[in-house]
Amino acid sequence: MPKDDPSTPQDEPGRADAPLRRNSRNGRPDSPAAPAGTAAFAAGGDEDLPVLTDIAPDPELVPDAAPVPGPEHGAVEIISRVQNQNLQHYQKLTKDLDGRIAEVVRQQLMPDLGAALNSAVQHITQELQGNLGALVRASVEQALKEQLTLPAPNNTAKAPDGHKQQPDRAVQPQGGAMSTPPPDMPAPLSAALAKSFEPAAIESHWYPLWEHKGYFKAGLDASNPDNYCILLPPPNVTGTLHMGHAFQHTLMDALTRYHRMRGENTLWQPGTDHAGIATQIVVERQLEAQGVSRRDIGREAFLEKVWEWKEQSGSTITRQMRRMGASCDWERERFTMDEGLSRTVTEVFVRLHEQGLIYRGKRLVNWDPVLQTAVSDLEVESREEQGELWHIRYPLADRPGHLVVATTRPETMLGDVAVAVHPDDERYKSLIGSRVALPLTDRTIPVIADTYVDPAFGTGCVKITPAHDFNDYQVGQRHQLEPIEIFTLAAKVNDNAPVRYRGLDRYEARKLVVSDLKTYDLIAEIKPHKLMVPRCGRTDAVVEPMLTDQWFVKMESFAKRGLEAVGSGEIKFVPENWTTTYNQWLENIQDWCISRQLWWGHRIPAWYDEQGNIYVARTREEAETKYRRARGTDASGTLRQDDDVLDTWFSSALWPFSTLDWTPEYPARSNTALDLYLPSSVLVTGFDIIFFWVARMVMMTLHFTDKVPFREVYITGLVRDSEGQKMSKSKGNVLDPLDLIDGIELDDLLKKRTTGLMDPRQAQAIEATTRRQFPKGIPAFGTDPLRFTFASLASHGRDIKFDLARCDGYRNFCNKLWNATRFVLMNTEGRDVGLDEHAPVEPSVVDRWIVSRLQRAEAEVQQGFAQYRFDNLSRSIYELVWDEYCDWYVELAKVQMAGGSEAQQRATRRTLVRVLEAMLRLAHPVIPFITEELWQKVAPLAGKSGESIMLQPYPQAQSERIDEAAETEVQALKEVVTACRTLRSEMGIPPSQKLPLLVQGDARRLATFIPYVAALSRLSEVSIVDALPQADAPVAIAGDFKLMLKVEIDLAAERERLGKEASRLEGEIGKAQAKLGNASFVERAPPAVVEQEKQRLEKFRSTLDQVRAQLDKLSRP
RNA sequence: GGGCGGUUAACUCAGCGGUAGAGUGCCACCUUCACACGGUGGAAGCCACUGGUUCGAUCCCAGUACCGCCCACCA
Repeated sequence: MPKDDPSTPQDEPGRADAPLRRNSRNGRPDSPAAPAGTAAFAAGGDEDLPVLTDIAPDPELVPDAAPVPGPEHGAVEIISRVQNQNLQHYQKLTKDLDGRIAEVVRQQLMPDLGAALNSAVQHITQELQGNLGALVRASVEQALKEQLTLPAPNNTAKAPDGHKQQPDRAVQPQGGAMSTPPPDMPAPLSAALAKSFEPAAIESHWYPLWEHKGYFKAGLDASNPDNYCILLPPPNVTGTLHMGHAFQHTLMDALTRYHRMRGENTLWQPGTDHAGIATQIVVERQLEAQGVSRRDIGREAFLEKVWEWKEQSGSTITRQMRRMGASCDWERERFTMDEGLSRTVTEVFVRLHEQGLIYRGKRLVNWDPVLQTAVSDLEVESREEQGELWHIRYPLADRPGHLVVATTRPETMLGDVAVAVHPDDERYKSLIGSRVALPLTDRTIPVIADTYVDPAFGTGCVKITPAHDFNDYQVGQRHQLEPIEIFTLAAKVNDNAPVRYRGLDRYEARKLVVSDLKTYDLIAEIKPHKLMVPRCGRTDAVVEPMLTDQWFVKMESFAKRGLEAVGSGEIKFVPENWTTTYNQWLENIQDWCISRQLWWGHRIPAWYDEQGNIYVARTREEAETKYRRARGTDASGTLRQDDDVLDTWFSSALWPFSTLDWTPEYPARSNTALDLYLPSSVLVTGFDIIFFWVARMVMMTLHFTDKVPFREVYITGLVRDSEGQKMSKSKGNVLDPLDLIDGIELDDLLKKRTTGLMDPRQAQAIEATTRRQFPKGIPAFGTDPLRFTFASLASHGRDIKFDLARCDGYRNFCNKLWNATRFVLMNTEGRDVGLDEHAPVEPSVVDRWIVSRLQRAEAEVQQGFAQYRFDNLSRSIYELVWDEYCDWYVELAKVQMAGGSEAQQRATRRTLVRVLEAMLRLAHPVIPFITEELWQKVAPLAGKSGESIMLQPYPQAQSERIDEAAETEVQALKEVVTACRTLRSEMGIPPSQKLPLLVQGDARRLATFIPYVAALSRLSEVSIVDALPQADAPVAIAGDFKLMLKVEIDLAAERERLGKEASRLEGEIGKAQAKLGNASFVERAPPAVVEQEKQRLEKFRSTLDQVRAQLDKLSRP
């Protein structure tokens, strides 16, 4: 069995960290969402942590530190090194502390000395000491981690004597967000941000807290007009999370969190499916391993085993979902075999029967002879396999000669009832109505005419076996031919066949039939032939069409309504083209065989009396009442319940209303959740279950509630491996999402991929590819980076080739966000961030620009969510945070904070903090953990308060804050900076060398730009000049500005550079001129396009002029 | 047999009538006081092919090739 929770620490005995290992064996947290390895500081509470404020070397640490086998002297040495480091850190921090106190005193307290000074100093000292404790702790952890190469920061040193941590309060966050954590809740993380983003501790801290606080609970405010609901496609109760789940759950969670933050009533309805066949097979295999079959122990005992297995492994997937951050309302979790849902299943069955929409009958169905149950058409997977086509002579009965029929299944001839030819086939016209002798039997069968036969294929003669072939069945019906069954339910030849073949398996029978035919010289030809072999999707057994008694749902009226609901637009598919798939299936729908000859599932509520009469009823009592009424009041007799269970998808089809506690009296009797959340908003699922599930939910929900189950169906792509292969155990290319979150060593990954293979011979190949693809195993990315990766891959109409490398990029992104926040906190905490609305603020053009840019991103993200373009919204967030905020705004803000007036600095800090706070909320639906962690620190500085980012309003774009003038200015500023940087780089000037710059252009604009340009382009000074002097210096043109770096240059190289630039411009000018010279372009293209082209040409020309002028200057002696 | 996707930089993918983009990787320089999980600059593309529509096509239309998927009863 694969390890369910690979998050457990992968520590090995004897490793250097062993002595310092947390007590994870017996300290395992209760919360299922916080497995031991990821529990972090949080799970154990603060008392688990060492007293890190006691920095002085602690001799006790040394002797006690080595109770676990391992290289003891190594540990001792490490600890003493750590202690040395601690000391150094402490000294440095003390110095910094003095400096900061002095600074704060100077800045904030000068105006009012005296008592205020004293208390302030006291206060600040306290606060900083608190921070100091946390800082030291963080640094110790960091040092330990580096020294010991621990897999995660949470395996922190445990003080051997376990003494209590004393500065408890000091590490609480400042925002007061978690002033009253419940007693069983993990304590908040330390106040100071670690130097880099370490996801594990954050995840295990926040998820249980969110859940405990009830943030995931369904909104039930009937007065709220906006309701948002997503039904979780219920995974198999005993299943484990795979990449497809993780992907879809990420999208569903993002949607849920987004709408929740928008203030809507929100429900993400979770639950699991009993998955009839799949689960039964698993338990049967377990029994087989013990040498027991289910029939040995009987139905009741077997079901007990299944329930046991369900209890034991049933929460695996929901536990894994929690690791993904899923914000489902777990209190509403349902299971398809819950009492309530089972009652609904029975009720629905009985009603459909009463309405004449369910019937029982003997029909040809797909039969799995191994499991001995009917399987649905949809569960049959046809695969092309190499076989043979046998041409067999059937002698004419009343005259000499024979017909030759072609078949891929010679053994079925024992059940032949006719030979069919095409009515217009001249070759055989005369034989229609005559008879042929069926070889190997003593029967003769008629030659019939049916247009089903293709005269061009084979010999134009088809043997007809109605009992074991769907086409033949139809032909038989058309010609009133009685089918002859020749197989038992185990697909062995039965007593209808000649004695010689009885009891043989179908393939043994085939061999014997063929050899007998050869003996009689009745084989005309054997040709190799590719054919589609129908196999059961679950057992891989070759499916045998078999005449059996089954229950069916009449689909015609259902299908009509299902088509209407989508046709009218009441239900929309996204992407739209899936509508076609849906329609095509419904237009050709067959009646749905809902009975299965299994034990695990909803037992069919039908009872039989001794005469075989059927009583469909909600309970045995009701059935008995019906029986008595039908047979007379005094009738007695024991009723026997139908042994069969319902197709798993029968209960799944009721999911949209059964999970919301629908009652038979609906709509007269209802409940708030049902009223608010039916129809649900969107179903997020893969195309593979459009037929199995989506269509059936539509039909059943409409039938029983007169409502559609959901307004939209978002069909996601399939997650494949990096080579585009479907992920499957047998290919050994499966990725476990939790391994991406927690990381996995190569050895463990190999073990996971090669154990439990159906075909052990594959192990070697799998090992080789795995070693090649993951030479070092998989690093721990964390949940947020994985989620961001999924979101960014979720474009429409395409499967997803999952590329691990992309996780890297998004992990880096999270780290970037983390560090940007660190920067902002360092520069704003304890300072005036403009919380006092009356304090003067002077936002610069740069401040206005980033605010404007934020509005645009907010609008893009909103659009992304509306269109299910998670890739687009992810990119908007990514670009805003990294490309705009970090790369430009933060750098520009540094300049403002260094040189601005008080009001300007206040405005800068205020903008830094508020834009960051908004970005965190904006990103929260996709990366919930890191945003929560950071928001707790940032929110108070932005004037926000609240327990959790989850409960905050989602940022809405305000169009009035879009500032095009500011955008234009900053664009120009960026161009100047970039031009300088490019010049520097092309001149080969090292970054450390500061240079003077001369600029020619609009002096007023330049005056604004200069400080920024100087800082960002590393210039020693910037002078505005009327005209650039004649000098052997590099020149660049940036928009309306001419820039000259004052540096000695290699004349030839500079000429070459300018020459290249000139020829590039000439090329552009040539293209533009050609366009504008084309009369029909000028006449027919929209004026705006023509105008734009003219402007481009103009710009190129003027730039080229200046470049040429510069070239001229350089050419002069 | 019917239907649906895909083909854009070395890789993974956006874009979809008017200057070809991103991430990763690659090259050069840089440990600059948020971040080396980093910064700056750079190289890299007949947008599968052939026609058509259009002033203009990576984008629209038709066809071809290759890849992938779904449905279907060819014995």
